[in-house]
Amino acid sequence: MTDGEQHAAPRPKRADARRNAETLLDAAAAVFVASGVDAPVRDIAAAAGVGTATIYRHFPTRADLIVAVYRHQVEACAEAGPALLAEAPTAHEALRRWMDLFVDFLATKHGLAAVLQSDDPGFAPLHAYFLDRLVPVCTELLGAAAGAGEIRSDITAYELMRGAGNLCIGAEDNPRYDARRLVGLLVTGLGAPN
Amino acid sequence: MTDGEQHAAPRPKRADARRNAETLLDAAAAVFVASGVDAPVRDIAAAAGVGTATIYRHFPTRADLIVAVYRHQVEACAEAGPALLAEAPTAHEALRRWMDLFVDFLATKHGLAAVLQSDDPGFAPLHAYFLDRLVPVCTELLGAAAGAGEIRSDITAYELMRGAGNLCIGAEDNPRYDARRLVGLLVTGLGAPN
DNA sequence: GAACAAACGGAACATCGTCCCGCTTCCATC
DNA sequence: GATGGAAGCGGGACGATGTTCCGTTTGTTC
Repeated sequence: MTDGEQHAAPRPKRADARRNAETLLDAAAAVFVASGVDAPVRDIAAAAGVGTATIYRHFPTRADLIVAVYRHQVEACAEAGPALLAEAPTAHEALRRWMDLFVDFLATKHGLAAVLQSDDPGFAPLHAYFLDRLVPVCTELLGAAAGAGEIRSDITAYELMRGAGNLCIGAEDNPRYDARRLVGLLVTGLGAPN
Repeated sequence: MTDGEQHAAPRPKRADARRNAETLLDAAAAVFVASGVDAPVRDIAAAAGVGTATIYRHFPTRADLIVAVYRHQVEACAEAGPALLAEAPTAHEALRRWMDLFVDFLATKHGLAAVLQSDDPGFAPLHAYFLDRLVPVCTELLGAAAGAGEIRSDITAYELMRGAGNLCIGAEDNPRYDARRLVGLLVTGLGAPN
């Protein structure tokens, strides 16, 4: 692993392919901001100046493209977990702040929350990535708070994250609906006795 | 308004048309149970033994068909609100029980919750019907509990219902996710001081 | 510079919601 | 009971979208 990019590099990719992958990521990010994560594939291809097949060649499924676009933001969120646990006054408070981070991330990506909960098997990789990366972090926060007796212990990280994700659906461009507040309420509710 | 069915009935519909509308409602209900509310229109038409155009003639949009299928259940839920307020020990408890009813309704209809929160303008009538009918009921429950000082008063009925609806997304056929419990947590959270 | 494989673009295919057109069926009237 | 006109109907047409296929182009290597 000399380049820290892939687990193994049997064949170095062609230069134009690498360039196109970059272009595609940038174009997709831009289109996602402008039109939401469910923008037509053709639009993304057009924005990148490539054919539609090129997208599928680099990213076998739509979900893979979305994962690639948001990967570093998800990483940042995951890494913030332990940090918050260390600096917040209580584990419950750390959980609350981490949830705020998660919600801030989701709520600003048009339609990402909705697509994240979709049961369309095509989005399974997206679903899996978010869960694999973030559920362990959430489990740690949840366990710390439960261990300290600050919250009830009959809720799983999966359930809480899924709930928070769901609450973020349709949150953008709706002034009458504040997902942050509702997630806050959920976290508050955790603190009540069973 | 002698029949309480329509605001005005300029022309009595033809007998076969009325029969088809009935057949369509039954078929749609069956297909919704079997394949979810987002079953292809063609499937519903086939189940009813009619052409696709017939569906659109009776129900201008998909949403209208869904509304028609579930109308009486929504009515029942709406009417349960005042009843619960009268019989429950506290307004907060009445709100909790009413939310349980609402969640039970939503969670058993494959995909209804998801489609209910969709921002697809095609579903606007569906959205509007649910909101028009249920938000006033929820407002009453919420107001009663807030008036009694049992819950905080900075959450609107719209926000709470939308949140509960969102939490129901993907609840069916997922044993690891209990929407009822999460909505319960949300209602519990309402009881904490601001 | 030539050959080979990787990569590409765009058309082709499948699916789905929705609309249109020509035919059928009902029913008020005679 | 016959009949004409309108309401209603079926299925195919159209447009949008995700995904795949194939002939062509382009980078890399010798």
